[in-house]
Amino acid sequence: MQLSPVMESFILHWGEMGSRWGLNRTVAQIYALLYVAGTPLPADEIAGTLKVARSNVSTSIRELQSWGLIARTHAIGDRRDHFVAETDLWTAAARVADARKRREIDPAIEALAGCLSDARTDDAIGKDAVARIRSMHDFLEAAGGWYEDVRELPQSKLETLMKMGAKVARLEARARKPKKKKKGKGRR
Amino acid sequence: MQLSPVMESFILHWGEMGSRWGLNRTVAQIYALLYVAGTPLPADEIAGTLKVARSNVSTSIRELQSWGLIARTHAIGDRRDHFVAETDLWTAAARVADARKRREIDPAIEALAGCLSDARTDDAIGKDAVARIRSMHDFLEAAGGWYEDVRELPQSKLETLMKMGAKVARLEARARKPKKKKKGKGRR
DNA sequence: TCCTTATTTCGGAATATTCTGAAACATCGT
DNA sequence: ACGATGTTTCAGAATATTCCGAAATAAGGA
Repeated sequence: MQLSPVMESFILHWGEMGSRWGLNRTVAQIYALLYVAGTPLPADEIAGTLKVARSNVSTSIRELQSWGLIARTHAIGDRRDHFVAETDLWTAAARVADARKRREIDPAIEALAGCLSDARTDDAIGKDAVARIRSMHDFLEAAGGWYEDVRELPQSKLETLMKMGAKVARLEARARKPKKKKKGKGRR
Repeated sequence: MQLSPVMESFILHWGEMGSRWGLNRTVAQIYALLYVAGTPLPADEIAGTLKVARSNVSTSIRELQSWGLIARTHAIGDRRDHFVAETDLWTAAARVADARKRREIDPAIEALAGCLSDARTDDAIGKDAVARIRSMHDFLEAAGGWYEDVRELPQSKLETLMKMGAKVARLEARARKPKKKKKGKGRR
């Protein structure tokens, strides 16, 4: 795959971004490459283009699949697996959110539940400390539950909901601080 | 600060969690400690309780402040700074979300905008590749804008909105898969 | 089966992050 | 000003992560 200067810079930037997001550089770059390429690429070509070890690509592809961000495809007359990026960004974002919930929120809830159950036999801990732990547990559980509910909405409904949110926000803002000149009606 | 077994395990778990969330262990543990303690603690006591270097506490406290998760307070007759955790979890979550947007989303938008402007003078890049980059840029910008709008809502409104979301989700779910005991009247 | 090609695993090198302890710095009271 | 107390900075040690390349494994076709 021949990269144009902008494609290259896009990929590099994504590598940066990825680190902030908890992916590692290679993983992020591979996604970026597949995303701009817009066409399925085999692993060795990815390795060649990004100049990383073939094995590194293998591992990273695994991770991307676990995030649900790329998919395997096959080309006729080619035994190699090819990979495509999910290009619908709503879908991709949802996949990332799902994965993060699963990895970050759910285990936390579980851990906190464990603490709470242990707390019953811990006579050195204060009542209020337990209460605080409980409220953190409940908070996470509520947020998680809400997410699950909303997560299953078809995209159209979701968009409607988001627009509603934004609209409410704008009305609210106007009501609360009518000092802004409010020249533009749009955001930003 | 004397830690009970459960408090200790809570803190340890939080340290774990923190790493998944992009904080480092010490930072996460300090927040956890202040959170369960529920009372302001001076830096050296934090260091003593968690058995980490005093300087490490100093750095971590800085970071926690930059996330807006703890605040300085003072006790009469004590020159030392004391720190308390934000215990309202709505607020804390909002602070984290703000910080993440600022660190993760905003720079990404900027980088993508840069790519797009460069793309005009890059004749080796395909139209469709540019289009894909643009759609990613627009997606992030839209999401960021939405977030900003909603972010400013008072908590009560936000909660209403979330409840609405969940309710819509439940109705929607019933309409779409009428196999639940409810005799589905709607089909799609 | 055996040869060829594609993929994965894995030990350790390269790199990046986190943490420590000492020293520098700041602030207050006297 | 000086000492006492508290805080921050910083270089390098400790640790963790990422990456490479060789070797093992799988899978297809003759």
